[in-house]
Amino acid sequence: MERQVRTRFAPSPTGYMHIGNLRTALYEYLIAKSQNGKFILRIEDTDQERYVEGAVDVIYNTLELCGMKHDEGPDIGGPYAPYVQSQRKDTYLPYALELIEKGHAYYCFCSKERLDALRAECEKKNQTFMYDRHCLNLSKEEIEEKLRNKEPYVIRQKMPREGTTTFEDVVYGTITVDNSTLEDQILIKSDGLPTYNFANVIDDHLMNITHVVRGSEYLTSTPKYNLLYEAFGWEIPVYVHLPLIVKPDGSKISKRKGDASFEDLLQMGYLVEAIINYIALLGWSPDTNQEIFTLSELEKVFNIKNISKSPSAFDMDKLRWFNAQYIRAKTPEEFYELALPYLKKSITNKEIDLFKVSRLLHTRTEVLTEIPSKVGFFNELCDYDLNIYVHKKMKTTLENSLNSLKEALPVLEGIQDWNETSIHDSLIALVERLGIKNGQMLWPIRTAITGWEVTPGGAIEIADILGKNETLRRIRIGIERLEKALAATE
RNA sequence: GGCCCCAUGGUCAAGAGGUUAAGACACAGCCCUUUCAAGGCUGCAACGGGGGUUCGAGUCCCCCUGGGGUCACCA
Repeated sequence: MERQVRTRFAPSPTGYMHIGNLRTALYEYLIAKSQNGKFILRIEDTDQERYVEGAVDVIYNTLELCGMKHDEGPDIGGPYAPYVQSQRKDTYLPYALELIEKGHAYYCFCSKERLDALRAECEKKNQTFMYDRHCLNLSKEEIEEKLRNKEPYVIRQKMPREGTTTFEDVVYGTITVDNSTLEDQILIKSDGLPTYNFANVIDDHLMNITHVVRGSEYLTSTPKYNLLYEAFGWEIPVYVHLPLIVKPDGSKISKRKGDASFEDLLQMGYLVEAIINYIALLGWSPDTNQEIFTLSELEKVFNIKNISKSPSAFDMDKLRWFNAQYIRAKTPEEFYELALPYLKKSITNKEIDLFKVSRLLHTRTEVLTEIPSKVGFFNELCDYDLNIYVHKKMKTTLENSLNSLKEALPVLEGIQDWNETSIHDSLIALVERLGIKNGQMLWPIRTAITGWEVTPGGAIEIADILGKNETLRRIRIGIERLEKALAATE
């Protein structure tokens, strides 16, 4: 009987949900859920200098929004609590001491200054710096004395000097490195807290994590972790290293360069489902050609086997397309809810029925934030260039536009029950009576009542939303302006 | 620079020795049409290079090139 799959999302609380991190969380969640396993949240806050207020909430919120419910974590507890490394402070040292006992680690009293000097020297000689094991051969007495004197110390892992270390990664295969390239990395820092390198091994073991899923940037340090597992005699987890998500130019996404975080994308008008769907497919592909997946569908079809090895570029255009797909899949009511905040902000005219506007916008919106730029004409009619009445394909000119508006005015005035159907029927009847093309009537009207060359919706829908009075008022303005312009050219 | 990893259209990607080398985004064109969308159809476009192995290589091996990662008392 196989062990139950347990994966963990172990972010460092920096207050910034990197898109690559989010995808790691997603894959960890999916690996667990696709195999009826557990998804655990663990906070890796062993670097007290990087503490950011409220950062943990960003993590909770993100998981919550995305629907990735963790089975164990700081907020909900679990059989392996606590799930915050700073709260597990005291669990690591004994393990480090055990390693010293076994000869796999040692005390190091070297000062930061000494190390910096060493590093600088190496740099000057163009060599790769590696700790010189200065403290490896300290005698028992020397060590005890230094400890008694409360000299600050770290504990370092003692790497084998010869041979190679090999580990298996389920996506990258077998990876072997020369032990001589492995540095005696620090396990316990001088503040008593473990480094990530140590804490992740201890906690993953203690928490029974079966699949260690993380970005491929950890690939090169994995041999060191393996050596740790071996030193303790612990079972080595399944390693799942994920290819990086990069920018279109191939460079990596970074907070410092102002690259969009998950929160930023939401603010930019992207839907959670679209983001999740898109990043699920950045580095993994299903067995079919299906592209639209809900989280629960992913939970069923996700597999480690189809994770790719090469880095993938984050393509905003494709995300945008996914977003548009999700927007179109909403019901008119759902879309209205989503659009409302943007509509309220941009349409100040209280006469306007925002639901009707949202229906116009539904298939014309790819990202929520583009809504305001599309509806300004509902507020007021601005001055517009009369040349927009002239449209070759519509076969409209200034003259026939004026004529159409003049013909339309009394017809529209005569409509008692102002709605799309009545406007449509009256106008189409007029077109037939005049023997002109639809566009020759509807283009000038739309132009006159919006003043915009391009609008969501056509003359009829917009006239309906604007209301009878405002529509007539705008048409009269159009007539007046066209008459004036034509008179001037004669 | 050392070490590790990666390499199919501009992008995401199928492909697990024999295919006309899928599909999607983007782009272009056409249809529909009262503008713009949406929708439908069509098109453009790829195995980085060189050696092997094999009857046969995008698929396996080697070299080169290119890209990325990593070399902290950060994670």
